[in-house]
Amino acid sequence: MKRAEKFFVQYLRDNNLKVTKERLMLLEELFNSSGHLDADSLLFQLRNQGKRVSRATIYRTLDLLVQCGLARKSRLGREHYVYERVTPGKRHDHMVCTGCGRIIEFYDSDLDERQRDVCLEHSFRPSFYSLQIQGLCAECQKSE
Amino acid sequence: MKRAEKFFVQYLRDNNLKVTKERLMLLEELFNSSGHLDADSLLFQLRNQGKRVSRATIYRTLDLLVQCGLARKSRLGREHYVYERVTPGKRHDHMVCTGCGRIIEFYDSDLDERQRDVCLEHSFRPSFYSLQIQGLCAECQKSE
DNA sequence: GTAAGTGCAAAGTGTTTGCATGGAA
DNA sequence: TTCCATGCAAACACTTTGCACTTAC
Repeated sequence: MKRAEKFFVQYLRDNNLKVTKERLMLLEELFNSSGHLDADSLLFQLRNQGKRVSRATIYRTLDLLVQCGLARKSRLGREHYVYERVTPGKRHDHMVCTGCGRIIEFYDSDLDERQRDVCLEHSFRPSFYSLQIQGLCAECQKSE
Repeated sequence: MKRAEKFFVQYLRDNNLKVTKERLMLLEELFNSSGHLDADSLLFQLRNQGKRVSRATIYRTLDLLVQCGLARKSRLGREHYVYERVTPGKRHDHMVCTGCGRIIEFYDSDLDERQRDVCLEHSFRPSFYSLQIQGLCAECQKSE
C-alpha cells in the first residue's frame, strides 16, 4: 500500500501533476477494497467515511491510476465500468454473472496457457486480466 | 433464415404478440448480416434500403429476438450493446480489441473444454457464447 | 373493435467536459 | 504567483419509457 502510494506520487511528480488529498484518498480507498468497484461505490464508500469528493474527480483520478498502471478498468458485462487494483504477478481471470453482476475471480493454468496459444494464432495480444466467462452463478441458477 | 422467421412468428403468436413488418424486417436484417451489430448500425443499414423504423422499435424488437433465443445481446468491452444472431450448434468465442473495438470470432476445442471444467468447479453455468478475451488486435499493436 | 405496436420526444443511465474557483508548488 | 485540480452543472452517448396514434387480428 505504501509502495503503491510512493509509486503514484512519483508518477505525479514526473508528469508535473499535483499530489492532492483527493488523489491519495482515492488510491487508498481502491487499494483497501478488494475486488471490483465502480465509480459510484467508491463515491459512497468515501462519503460514509465523511470524505467528500465529486464524481468528476473520481473518474479523473481513476483514469490516472489506470494510466500509471496501478488500476485496471473494464466493462465486465454490465452497464458500467469497474475498476480494480493491479497486483503484479497475481494473474487471475473473471466469471461474470449476467443475472446479478457478481464477479468471481479464478485462476486456471491450463486455461491460461491455452488462451495464450489461441491469441498467438490470431496475432492478438491479450491484456492483463483478459479472459472473461459470462454465465449464471450458482445463486442465480437456483432462482430461475 | 426461413426457419428463423417461422420460429419467430410462432413465438409471437404463442405470446399474443403481433407479427408486424417492422419485426420481420429486423429479423431479416440481423440474419442477413454476419457478425455483431449495434442498434444504430442496424438502423442505418435499414435506412439505406429505404426502410424506415424508429430507434425505439429496434431496441424493442431486438429484446424480443433475445427473449425468444434467436439473438444474443452483449456488451463486448465497449460503450454499447451489440447483437448477433444465434446459430445453434455453431459455438464460437470472441476476442475483443480494446483499441478499436474489432471483434474476432474463434473456436478452440481445448479452450472450450477447459472452460467447461473451470465453470463446473465454480458451479457456474456459462452462457452460449460465454468466453471473451480482451486485448489488442494486430492493427492496434502496430500503431502503438 | 380492441389490444398491442409504432414513432416521437422526453427521461434515464453512466461518463465526460467546460468553466470559474481553490490549492499545491 | 502560476498552473493544475476541483466541484458543479451542462453536455454526451446510448438506451428506455410515456403517450397519442396506428395497425394486426
